[in-house]
Amino acid sequence: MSVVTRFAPSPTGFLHLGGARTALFNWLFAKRYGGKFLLRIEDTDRVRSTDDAITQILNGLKWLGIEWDGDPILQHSRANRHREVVSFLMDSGRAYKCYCTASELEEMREKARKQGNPVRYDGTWRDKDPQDAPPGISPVVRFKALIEGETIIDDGVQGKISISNKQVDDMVLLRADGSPTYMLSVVVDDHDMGITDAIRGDDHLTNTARQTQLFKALAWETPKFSHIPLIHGSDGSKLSKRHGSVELGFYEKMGILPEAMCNYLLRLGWSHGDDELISQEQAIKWFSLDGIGKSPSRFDLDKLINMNGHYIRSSDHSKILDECYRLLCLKWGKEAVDENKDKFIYLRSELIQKSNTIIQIIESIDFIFEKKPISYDDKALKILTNEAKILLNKIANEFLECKDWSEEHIEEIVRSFVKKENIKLGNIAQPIRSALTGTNTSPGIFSIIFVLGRSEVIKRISDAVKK
RNA sequence: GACCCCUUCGUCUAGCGGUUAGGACAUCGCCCUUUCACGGCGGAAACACGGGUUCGAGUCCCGUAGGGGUCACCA
Repeated sequence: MSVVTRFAPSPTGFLHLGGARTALFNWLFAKRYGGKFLLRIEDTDRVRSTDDAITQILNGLKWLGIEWDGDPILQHSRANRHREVVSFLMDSGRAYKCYCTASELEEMREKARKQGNPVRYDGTWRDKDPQDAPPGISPVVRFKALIEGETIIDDGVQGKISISNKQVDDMVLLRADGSPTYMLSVVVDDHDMGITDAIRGDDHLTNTARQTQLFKALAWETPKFSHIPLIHGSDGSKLSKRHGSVELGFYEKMGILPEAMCNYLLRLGWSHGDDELISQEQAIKWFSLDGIGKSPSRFDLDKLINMNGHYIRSSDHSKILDECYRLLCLKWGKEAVDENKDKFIYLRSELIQKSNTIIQIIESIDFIFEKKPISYDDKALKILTNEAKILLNKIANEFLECKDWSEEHIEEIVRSFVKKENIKLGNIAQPIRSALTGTNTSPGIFSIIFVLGRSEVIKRISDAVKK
Protein backbone atom coordinates (compact mmCIF):
# COMPACT_ATOMS: atom_id res chain seq x y z
CA MET A 1 0.00 0.00 0.00
CA SER A 2 1.44 3.34 -0.90
CA VAL A 3 2.05 5.97 1.72
CA VAL A 4 -0.41 8.78 2.37
CA THR A 5 0.46 11.39 4.98
CA ARG A 6 -1.24 14.58 5.98
CA PHE A 7 -0.75 17.86 7.74
CA ALA A 8 -3.85 18.91 9.65
CA PRO A 9 -3.48 22.39 11.08
CA SER A 10 -6.21 24.19 12.94
CA PRO A 11 -6.87 27.64 11.49
CA THR A 12 -7.34 29.17 14.91
CA GLY A 13 -3.87 30.62 14.75
CA PHE A 14 -0.99 31.19 12.40
CA LEU A 15 1.46 28.65 11.11
CA HIS A 16 4.23 28.52 13.65
CA LEU A 17 7.58 26.79 13.84
CA GLY A 18 6.21 23.60 15.32
CA GLY A 19 3.50 23.27 12.72
CA ALA A 20 5.93 24.03 9.94
CA ARG A 21 8.21 21.27 11.11
CA THR A 22 5.33 18.82 11.38
CA ALA A 23 4.30 19.68 7.84
CA LEU A 24 7.87 19.31 6.64
CA PHE A 25 8.29 15.89 8.23
CA ASN A 26 5.04 14.58 6.78
CA TRP A 27 5.90 15.96 3.38
CA LEU A 28 9.40 14.50 3.49
CA PHE A 29 8.05 11.17 4.61
CA ALA A 30 5.57 11.05 1.73
CA LYS A 31 8.24 12.06 -0.78
CA ARG A 32 10.69 9.57 0.62
CA TYR A 33 8.31 6.69 -0.03
CA GLY A 34 6.81 8.06 -3.21
CA GLY A 35 3.45 8.66 -1.57
CA LYS A 36 1.01 11.48 -1.26
CA PHE A 37 0.94 14.40 1.14
CA LEU A 38 -2.51 15.78 1.87
CA LEU A 39 -3.62 18.92 3.61
CA ARG A 40 -6.61 19.10 5.88
CA ILE A 41 -7.80 22.22 7.61
CA GLU A 42 -9.25 21.33 10.99
CA ASP A 43 -11.86 23.99 11.28
CA THR A 44 -14.54 22.19 13.24
CA ASP A 45 -14.42 24.96 15.79
CA ARG A 46 -16.38 27.43 13.70
CA VAL A 47 -16.06 30.20 16.22
CA ARG A 48 -12.30 30.29 16.47
CA SER A 49 -11.40 29.40 12.89
CA THR A 50 -10.63 32.25 10.51
CA ASP A 51 -10.06 32.58 6.80
CA ASP A 52 -7.04 34.75 7.48
CA ALA A 53 -5.41 31.94 9.35
CA ILE A 54 -6.11 29.52 6.49
CA THR A 55 -4.55 31.89 3.98
CA GLN A 56 -1.55 32.43 6.16
CA ILE A 57 -1.02 28.71 6.70
CA LEU A 58 -1.24 28.01 2.98
CA ASN A 59 1.16 30.83 2.20
CA GLY A 60 3.55 29.64 4.85
CA LEU A 61 3.66 26.16 3.38
CA LYS A 62 4.16 27.52 -0.12
CA TRP A 63 6.95 29.73 1.12
CA LEU A 64 8.70 26.69 2.59
CA GLY A 65 8.30 24.90 -0.70
CA ILE A 66 5.99 22.29 0.72
CA GLU A 67 3.40 21.35 -1.87
CA TRP A 68 0.38 19.28 -1.01
CA ASP A 69 -1.44 16.89 -3.28
CA GLY A 70 -4.94 17.79 -4.36
CA ASP A 71 -7.09 20.47 -2.80
CA PRO A 72 -6.96 21.13 0.92
CA ILE A 73 -9.88 19.51 2.69
CA LEU A 74 -11.96 21.72 4.90
CA GLN A 75 -13.01 19.54 7.75
CA HIS A 76 -16.23 21.33 8.59
CA SER A 77 -17.54 20.67 5.10
CA ARG A 78 -17.60 16.98 5.98
CA ALA A 79 -19.85 17.39 9.01
CA ASN A 80 -22.64 15.32 7.53
CA ARG A 81 -20.32 12.40 7.00
CA HIS A 82 -19.13 12.75 10.58
CA ARG A 83 -22.70 12.71 11.86
CA GLU A 84 -23.43 9.67 9.75
CA VAL A 85 -20.62 7.82 11.48
CA VAL A 86 -22.02 8.83 14.85
CA SER A 87 -25.42 7.43 14.06
CA PHE A 88 -23.73 4.18 13.12
CA LEU A 89 -22.00 4.26 16.48
CA MET A 90 -25.34 4.93 18.21
CA ASP A 91 -26.93 2.02 16.40
CA SER A 92 -24.15 -0.30 17.35
CA GLY A 93 -24.33 0.77 20.99
CA ARG A 94 -20.97 2.52 21.08
CA ALA A 95 -22.31 6.03 21.54
CA TYR A 96 -25.02 7.62 23.65
CA LYS A 97 -26.66 10.92 24.40
CA CYS A 98 -25.57 12.82 27.46
CA TYR A 99 -27.76 15.50 29.00
CA CYS A 100 -25.35 16.84 31.57
CA THR A 101 -25.20 20.61 31.81
CA ALA A 102 -22.00 22.59 31.89
CA SER A 103 -22.38 23.24 35.59
CA GLU A 104 -23.01 19.58 36.31
CA LEU A 105 -19.81 18.71 34.47
CA GLU A 106 -17.87 21.34 36.32
CA GLU A 107 -19.17 20.00 39.61
CA MET A 108 -18.16 16.53 38.55
CA ARG A 109 -14.62 17.60 37.79
CA GLU A 110 -14.34 19.58 40.98
CA LYS A 111 -15.37 16.57 42.99
CA ALA A 112 -12.87 14.33 41.20
CA ARG A 113 -10.11 16.84 41.77
CA LYS A 114 -10.88 17.03 45.47
CA GLN A 115 -10.87 13.27 45.82
CA GLY A 116 -7.65 13.02 43.87
CA ASN A 117 -9.29 10.96 41.16
CA PRO A 118 -8.57 11.38 37.45
CA VAL A 119 -10.62 14.27 36.15
CA ARG A 120 -12.98 12.58 33.73
CA TYR A 121 -16.59 12.30 32.72
CA ASP A 122 -18.15 9.89 35.18
CA GLY A 123 -20.50 8.16 32.76
CA THR A 124 -23.72 9.52 34.28
CA TRP A 125 -25.73 9.00 31.10
CA ARG A 126 -23.82 6.02 29.85
CA ASP A 127 -26.39 3.48 30.92
CA LYS A 128 -29.34 5.69 31.72
CA ASP A 129 -32.58 5.18 29.92
CA PRO A 130 -32.99 7.86 27.23
CA GLN A 131 -36.60 8.07 28.51
CA ASP A 132 -35.21 9.88 31.55
CA ALA A 133 -33.92 12.71 29.42
CA PRO A 134 -34.70 16.04 31.02
CA PRO A 135 -36.83 18.32 28.87
CA GLY A 136 -35.41 21.40 27.20
CA ILE A 137 -31.82 20.25 27.10
CA SER A 138 -30.18 19.37 23.82
CA PRO A 139 -27.77 16.53 24.46
CA VAL A 140 -24.24 15.91 23.29
CA VAL A 141 -23.33 12.51 21.94
CA ARG A 142 -20.57 10.70 23.75
CA PHE A 143 -18.46 7.76 22.73
CA LYS A 144 -18.85 4.68 24.90
CA ALA A 145 -15.21 4.05 25.68
CA LEU A 146 -13.79 0.79 26.97
CA ILE A 147 -13.68 0.53 30.75
CA GLU A 148 -11.42 -2.44 31.20
CA GLY A 149 -8.03 -3.27 29.77
CA GLU A 150 -5.58 -1.06 28.07
CA THR A 151 -4.99 0.50 24.70
CA ILE A 152 -1.66 -0.11 23.03
CA ILE A 153 -0.25 2.52 20.73
CA ASP A 154 2.52 1.43 18.43
CA ASP A 155 4.15 4.76 17.83
CA GLY A 156 6.68 5.31 15.08
CA VAL A 157 8.90 7.43 17.27
CA GLN A 158 8.01 6.59 20.85
CA GLY A 159 7.65 2.84 20.40
CA LYS A 160 4.96 0.79 22.11
CA ILE A 161 2.99 2.73 24.68
CA SER A 162 0.18 1.33 26.75
CA ILE A 163 -2.45 3.48 28.32
CA SER A 164 -4.94 2.11 30.78
CA ASN A 165 -8.49 2.44 29.53
CA LYS A 166 -9.40 3.77 32.94
CA GLN A 167 -7.66 6.95 31.86
CA VAL A 168 -9.88 7.38 28.87
CA ASP A 169 -13.33 8.80 29.47
CA ASP A 170 -16.37 9.05 27.24
CA MET A 171 -15.42 11.86 24.94
CA VAL A 172 -17.90 14.08 23.20
CA LEU A 173 -18.43 13.20 19.54
CA LEU A 174 -21.21 15.62 18.69
CA ARG A 175 -21.75 18.92 20.45
CA ALA A 176 -25.17 20.00 21.66
CA ASP A 177 -25.65 21.92 18.43
CA GLY A 178 -24.93 18.76 16.48
CA SER A 179 -21.50 19.81 15.26
CA PRO A 180 -18.76 17.18 15.27
CA THR A 181 -15.76 17.56 17.53
CA TYR A 182 -12.14 17.29 16.57
CA MET A 183 -11.73 13.90 18.18
CA LEU A 184 -14.40 12.42 15.92
CA SER A 185 -13.42 14.29 12.79
CA VAL A 186 -9.76 13.30 12.79
CA VAL A 187 -10.65 9.68 12.97
CA VAL A 188 -13.27 9.76 10.25
CA ASP A 189 -11.20 11.95 7.97
CA ASP A 190 -7.97 10.05 8.45
CA HIS A 191 -9.86 6.93 7.49
CA ASP A 192 -11.74 8.43 4.56
CA MET A 193 -8.63 10.12 3.21
CA GLY A 194 -6.76 6.84 3.37
CA ILE A 195 -4.04 8.18 5.65
CA THR A 196 -1.45 5.48 6.27
CA ASP A 197 1.05 7.47 8.29
CA ALA A 198 0.77 10.62 10.31
CA ILE A 199 3.50 12.52 12.06
CA ARG A 200 2.21 15.00 14.61
CA GLY A 201 3.18 16.76 17.80
CA ASP A 202 3.73 15.01 21.07
CA ASP A 203 0.75 16.84 22.50
CA HIS A 204 -1.50 14.40 20.67
CA LEU A 205 0.06 11.31 22.19
CA THR A 206 -2.50 10.67 24.89
CA ASN A 207 -5.34 11.60 22.54
CA THR A 208 -4.19 8.75 20.39
CA ALA A 209 -5.57 6.29 22.91
CA ARG A 210 -9.04 7.78 22.48
CA GLN A 211 -8.73 7.85 18.73
CA THR A 212 -7.46 4.31 18.61
CA GLN A 213 -10.56 3.13 20.47
CA LEU A 214 -12.73 4.94 17.97
CA PHE A 215 -10.94 3.36 15.03
CA LYS A 216 -11.47 -0.04 16.60
CA ALA A 217 -15.15 0.60 17.30
CA LEU A 218 -15.56 1.43 13.64
CA ALA A 219 -13.51 -1.61 12.60
CA TRP A 220 -11.15 0.67 10.70
CA GLU A 221 -7.43 0.34 10.42
CA THR A 222 -5.49 2.86 12.48
CA PRO A 223 -2.86 4.91 10.66
CA LYS A 224 0.69 4.56 11.90
CA PHE A 225 1.15 7.54 14.17
CA SER A 226 4.51 9.06 15.01
CA HIS A 227 4.61 11.64 17.74
CA ILE A 228 7.47 14.09 17.62
CA PRO A 229 8.60 16.05 20.66
CA LEU A 230 7.63 19.68 20.77
CA ILE A 231 9.88 22.61 20.01
CA HIS A 232 10.53 24.85 22.98
CA GLY A 233 11.61 28.48 23.19
CA SER A 234 15.22 29.36 23.88
CA ASP A 235 14.35 29.53 27.56
CA GLY A 236 13.11 25.95 27.54
CA SER A 237 9.47 26.78 27.98
CA LYS A 238 6.74 25.87 25.56
CA LEU A 239 6.86 27.91 22.40
CA SER A 240 4.23 30.56 22.74
CA LYS A 241 3.29 34.00 21.54
CA ARG A 242 5.28 35.25 24.47
CA HIS A 243 8.41 34.48 22.48
CA GLY A 244 7.18 36.89 19.83
CA SER A 245 8.77 34.86 17.13
CA VAL A 246 6.72 31.76 16.66
CA GLU A 247 5.08 32.87 13.49
CA LEU A 248 6.77 31.77 10.30
CA GLY A 249 6.28 35.14 8.60
CA PHE A 250 8.50 36.69 11.24
CA TYR A 251 11.49 34.89 9.79
CA GLU A 252 10.61 35.69 6.23
CA LYS A 253 10.55 39.34 7.23
CA MET A 254 13.95 39.16 8.82
CA GLY A 255 15.43 37.81 5.62
CA ILE A 256 15.60 34.09 6.28
CA LEU A 257 15.48 31.95 3.15
CA PRO A 258 12.92 29.15 3.06
CA GLU A 259 15.62 26.60 2.25
CA ALA A 260 17.51 27.59 5.37
CA MET A 261 14.36 27.41 7.45
CA CYS A 262 13.59 23.92 6.17
CA ASN A 263 17.12 22.77 6.80
CA TYR A 264 17.11 24.19 10.31
CA LEU A 265 13.71 22.75 11.15
CA LEU A 266 14.79 19.40 9.77
CA ARG A 267 17.81 19.31 12.05
CA LEU A 268 15.68 20.23 15.02
CA GLY A 269 14.69 16.82 16.22
CA TRP A 270 15.98 14.82 13.30
CA SER A 271 19.49 13.86 12.38
CA HIS A 272 21.52 11.92 9.89
CA GLY A 273 24.87 11.42 11.58
CA ASP A 274 26.88 14.62 11.68
CA ASP A 275 25.31 16.14 8.58
CA GLU A 276 24.21 19.73 9.02
CA LEU A 277 23.72 21.31 5.61
CA ILE A 278 21.15 19.13 3.91
CA SER A 279 19.46 20.03 0.67
CA GLN A 280 15.81 19.23 0.13
CA GLU A 281 16.71 16.54 -2.43
CA GLN A 282 19.10 14.94 0.00
CA ALA A 283 16.56 15.19 2.82
CA ILE A 284 14.01 13.32 0.74
CA LYS A 285 16.49 10.53 0.18
CA TRP A 286 17.50 10.33 3.82
CA PHE A 287 14.39 11.06 5.80
CA SER A 288 13.14 8.30 8.03
CA LEU A 289 11.43 7.88 11.35
CA ASP A 290 14.41 6.43 13.13
CA GLY A 291 16.33 9.66 12.70
CA ILE A 292 13.80 11.44 14.86
CA GLY A 293 14.86 12.15 18.43
CA LYS A 294 12.66 11.62 21.45
CA SER A 295 13.47 14.65 23.52
CA PRO A 296 12.14 18.17 23.05
CA SER A 297 14.46 20.72 21.52
CA ARG A 298 14.96 24.43 21.90
CA PHE A 299 14.79 26.90 19.13
CA ASP A 300 18.14 28.59 18.49
CA LEU A 301 17.95 31.71 16.34
CA ASP A 302 21.74 32.06 16.08
CA LYS A 303 22.07 28.72 14.44
CA LEU A 304 19.25 29.47 12.03
CA ILE A 305 20.92 32.72 11.02
CA ASN A 306 24.26 31.05 10.57
CA MET A 307 22.70 28.36 8.43
CA ASN A 308 20.93 31.06 6.44
CA GLY A 309 24.32 32.58 5.69
CA HIS A 310 25.41 29.34 4.08
CA TYR A 311 22.31 29.32 1.91
CA ILE A 312 22.71 32.95 0.94
CA ARG A 313 26.26 32.33 -0.18
CA SER A 314 25.55 29.12 -2.00
CA SER A 315 22.22 29.78 -3.64
CA ASP A 316 21.60 31.36 -6.99
CA HIS A 317 22.63 35.01 -6.72
CA SER A 318 19.98 36.26 -9.07
CA LYS A 319 17.36 34.84 -6.73
CA ILE A 320 18.89 36.65 -3.78
CA LEU A 321 19.05 39.82 -5.85
CA ASP A 322 15.38 39.57 -6.75
CA GLU A 323 14.44 39.25 -3.12
CA CYS A 324 16.67 42.17 -2.19
CA TYR A 325 15.12 44.27 -4.91
CA ARG A 326 11.64 43.51 -3.62
CA LEU A 327 12.53 44.46 -0.05
CA LEU A 328 14.53 47.47 -1.13
CA CYS A 329 11.51 48.80 -3.02
CA LEU A 330 9.41 48.29 0.06
CA LYS A 331 11.90 50.24 2.11
CA TRP A 332 12.94 53.08 -0.20
CA GLY A 333 10.37 53.10 -2.96
CA LYS A 334 10.75 51.70 -6.45
CA GLU A 335 11.88 54.94 -8.00
CA ALA A 336 14.80 55.45 -5.66
CA VAL A 337 15.80 51.83 -5.98
CA ASP A 338 15.76 51.84 -9.76
CA GLU A 339 17.80 55.03 -9.76
CA ASN A 340 20.48 53.38 -7.65
CA LYS A 341 20.19 49.87 -8.94
CA ASP A 342 23.61 49.81 -10.60
CA LYS A 343 25.24 50.76 -7.30
CA PHE A 344 23.64 47.83 -5.57
CA ILE A 345 24.51 45.50 -8.43
CA TYR A 346 28.10 46.64 -8.22
CA LEU A 347 28.31 45.77 -4.52
CA ARG A 348 26.28 42.58 -4.63
CA SER A 349 29.07 39.99 -4.54
CA GLU A 350 30.72 41.49 -1.51
CA LEU A 351 27.37 41.89 0.22
CA ILE A 352 26.28 38.34 -0.43
CA GLN A 353 29.65 37.09 0.72
CA LYS A 354 29.50 38.75 4.11
CA SER A 355 25.82 38.70 5.04
CA ASN A 356 23.83 36.10 6.89
CA THR A 357 20.37 37.41 6.13
CA ILE A 358 18.72 39.34 3.33
CA ILE A 359 18.01 42.13 5.78
CA GLN A 360 21.70 42.44 6.57
CA ILE A 361 22.34 42.96 2.87
CA ILE A 362 19.64 45.59 2.63
CA GLU A 363 20.83 47.43 5.70
CA SER A 364 24.42 47.57 4.62
CA ILE A 365 23.49 49.75 1.65
CA ASP A 366 21.28 52.14 3.58
CA PHE A 367 23.95 54.78 3.00
CA ILE A 368 23.16 54.83 -0.70
CA PHE A 369 19.61 55.93 -0.07
CA GLU A 370 20.03 58.20 2.94
CA LYS A 371 18.64 61.69 2.42
CA LYS A 372 21.30 64.39 2.21
CA PRO A 373 22.77 65.68 4.36
CA ILE A 374 23.15 62.26 5.92
CA SER A 375 22.98 61.78 9.66
CA TYR A 376 25.88 60.45 11.68
CA ASP A 377 25.72 58.01 14.53
CA ASP A 378 27.85 58.33 17.66
CA LYS A 379 30.57 56.05 16.39
CA ALA A 380 30.90 57.99 13.17
CA LEU A 381 31.01 61.27 15.05
CA LYS A 382 33.77 59.94 17.23
CA ILE A 383 35.86 59.14 14.21
CA LEU A 384 35.35 62.58 12.69
CA THR A 385 37.99 64.35 14.77
CA ASN A 386 39.66 67.60 13.76
CA GLU A 387 42.70 65.74 12.48
CA ALA A 388 40.43 63.47 10.50
CA LYS A 389 38.70 66.47 8.97
CA ILE A 390 42.01 67.93 7.85
CA LEU A 391 42.84 64.64 6.13
CA LEU A 392 39.38 64.53 4.59
CA ASN A 393 39.83 67.98 3.09
CA LYS A 394 43.13 66.94 1.58
CA ILE A 395 41.85 63.72 0.11
CA ALA A 396 38.79 65.48 -1.26
CA ASN A 397 41.14 67.58 -3.37
CA GLU A 398 42.81 64.46 -4.64
CA PHE A 399 39.41 63.08 -5.64
CA LEU A 400 38.60 66.36 -7.35
CA GLU A 401 41.65 66.01 -9.52
CA CYS A 402 41.04 62.35 -10.28
CA LYS A 403 40.65 61.80 -13.99
CA ASP A 404 39.86 58.12 -14.10
CA TRP A 405 36.98 57.38 -11.67
CA SER A 406 37.45 53.64 -11.34
CA GLU A 407 37.75 51.56 -8.23
CA GLU A 408 41.32 50.61 -9.10
CA HIS A 409 42.37 54.19 -9.57
CA ILE A 410 40.60 55.33 -6.43
CA GLU A 411 42.53 52.72 -4.49
CA GLU A 412 45.77 54.02 -6.02
CA ILE A 413 44.92 57.56 -4.98
CA VAL A 414 44.12 56.58 -1.42
CA ARG A 415 47.13 54.36 -1.02
CA SER A 416 49.58 56.92 -2.30
CA PHE A 417 47.88 59.52 -0.11
CA VAL A 418 48.53 57.27 2.88
CA LYS A 419 52.19 57.03 1.89
CA LYS A 420 52.51 60.76 1.36
CA GLU A 421 50.92 61.62 4.69
CA ASN A 422 52.79 58.83 6.43
CA ILE A 423 49.66 57.45 8.03
CA LYS A 424 47.97 54.08 8.16
CA LEU A 425 45.22 53.21 5.73
CA GLY A 426 42.80 52.99 8.61
CA ASN A 427 43.51 56.61 9.55
CA ILE A 428 41.91 57.82 6.39
CA ALA A 429 39.60 54.89 5.55
CA GLN A 430 37.55 55.22 8.71
CA PRO A 431 36.98 58.99 8.40
CA ILE A 432 35.96 58.49 4.78
CA ARG A 433 33.61 55.74 5.81
CA SER A 434 32.04 57.92 8.46
CA ALA A 435 31.69 60.82 6.09
CA LEU A 436 30.15 58.76 3.32
CA THR A 437 27.91 56.46 5.32
CA GLY A 438 27.36 58.14 8.67
CA THR A 439 28.36 54.91 10.41
CA ASN A 440 31.54 53.05 11.18
CA THR A 441 30.72 49.92 9.22
CA SER A 442 30.17 49.52 5.52
CA PRO A 443 31.29 47.56 2.49
CA GLY A 444 34.88 48.04 1.35
CA ILE A 445 35.97 51.65 1.30
CA PHE A 446 37.14 51.78 -2.32
CA SER A 447 33.99 50.27 -3.66
CA ILE A 448 31.71 52.67 -1.80
CA ILE A 449 33.72 55.69 -2.95
CA PHE A 450 33.46 54.48 -6.51
CA VAL A 451 29.81 53.61 -6.31
CA LEU A 452 28.74 56.91 -4.79
CA GLY A 453 30.43 58.86 -7.57
CA ARG A 454 32.73 61.83 -7.44
CA SER A 455 30.31 64.67 -6.82
CA GLU A 456 28.43 62.77 -4.13
CA VAL A 457 31.69 61.85 -2.43
CA ILE A 458 32.91 65.45 -2.47
CA LYS A 459 29.56 66.66 -1.22
CA ARG A 460 29.41 64.19 1.66
CA ILE A 461 32.99 64.88 2.69
CA SER A 462 32.42 68.61 2.78
CA ASP A 463 29.23 68.10 4.80
CA ALA A 464 31.15 65.94 7.26
CA VAL A 465 33.98 68.41 7.59
CA LYS A 466 31.48 71.14 8.48
CA LYS A 467 30.09 69.03 11.32
C1' G B 1 -3.10 15.70 41.44
C1' A B 2 -3.57 11.29 37.87
C1' C B 3 -1.54 9.26 33.47
C1' C B 4 2.12 9.31 29.44
C1' C B 5 6.87 10.88 27.47
C1' C B 6 11.85 12.78 27.88
C1' U B 7 17.20 13.69 30.16
C1' U B 8 25.13 13.61 26.14
C1' C B 9 29.07 20.43 25.98
C1' G B 10 25.19 26.97 27.00
C1' U B 11 22.08 25.18 22.34
C1' C B 12 21.03 21.43 18.22
C1' U B 13 22.92 16.70 18.13
C1' A B 14 26.39 11.89 16.79
C1' G B 15 26.81 7.53 19.65
C1' C B 16 22.82 1.95 18.86
C1' G B 17 28.21 -2.71 25.39
C1' G B 18 34.76 -1.70 24.62
C1' U B 19 35.42 5.84 21.50
C1' U B 20 41.36 10.22 23.69
C1' A B 21 32.75 10.72 23.95
C1' G B 22 32.59 13.22 17.49
C1' G B 23 30.25 17.41 14.66
C1' A B 24 27.51 22.14 14.23
C1' C B 25 25.89 26.99 16.46
C1' A B 26 27.30 30.20 20.30
C1' U B 27 31.78 31.54 23.19
C1' C B 28 37.29 32.55 23.82
C1' G B 29 42.31 33.17 21.42
C1' C B 30 45.24 33.73 16.95
C1' C B 31 45.55 34.65 11.57
C1' C B 32 43.48 37.48 7.36
C1' U B 33 42.27 42.88 7.39
C1' U B 34 40.39 49.81 5.76
C1' U B 35 35.46 48.91 9.37
C1' C B 36 31.73 45.12 10.02
C1' A B 37 31.53 40.54 8.42
C1' C B 38 33.07 36.19 5.74
C1' G B 39 36.98 32.64 5.88
C1' G B 40 41.16 29.74 8.20
C1' C B 41 43.56 27.66 12.62
C1' G B 42 43.31 26.51 17.75
C1' G B 43 41.09 26.40 22.95
C1' A B 44 37.49 25.81 26.81
C1' A B 45 32.97 23.07 27.23
C1' A B 46 28.65 17.33 28.19
C1' C B 47 27.00 11.58 29.35
C1' A B 48 21.22 14.69 35.69
C1' C B 49 21.82 11.52 40.28
C1' G B 50 21.73 6.62 42.80
C1' G B 51 21.50 1.54 42.45
C1' G B 52 21.89 -2.88 39.68
C1' U B 53 23.14 -6.42 35.01
C1' U B 54 28.03 -7.24 32.73
C1' C B 55 34.93 -8.85 32.40
C1' G B 56 33.31 -3.94 30.69
C1' A B 57 27.76 0.94 30.56
C1' G B 58 26.70 7.39 27.75
C1' U B 59 24.70 2.85 25.59
C1' C B 60 20.55 -2.49 29.03
C1' C B 61 17.17 -2.68 33.78
C1' C B 62 15.10 -0.27 38.32
C1' G B 63 14.54 3.95 41.34
C1' U B 64 15.20 9.46 42.43
C1' A B 65 15.32 14.32 40.73
C1' G B 66 14.28 17.72 36.91
C1' G B 67 11.72 19.01 32.34
C1' G B 68 7.61 18.40 28.98
C1' G B 69 2.71 16.77 27.43
C1' U B 70 -2.52 15.30 28.22
C1' C B 71 -6.66 15.25 31.29
C1' A B 72 -12.84 20.74 27.28
C1' C B 73 -19.48 20.71 24.00
C1' C B 74 -10.34 23.66 21.68
C1' A B 75 -7.68 21.43 18.09
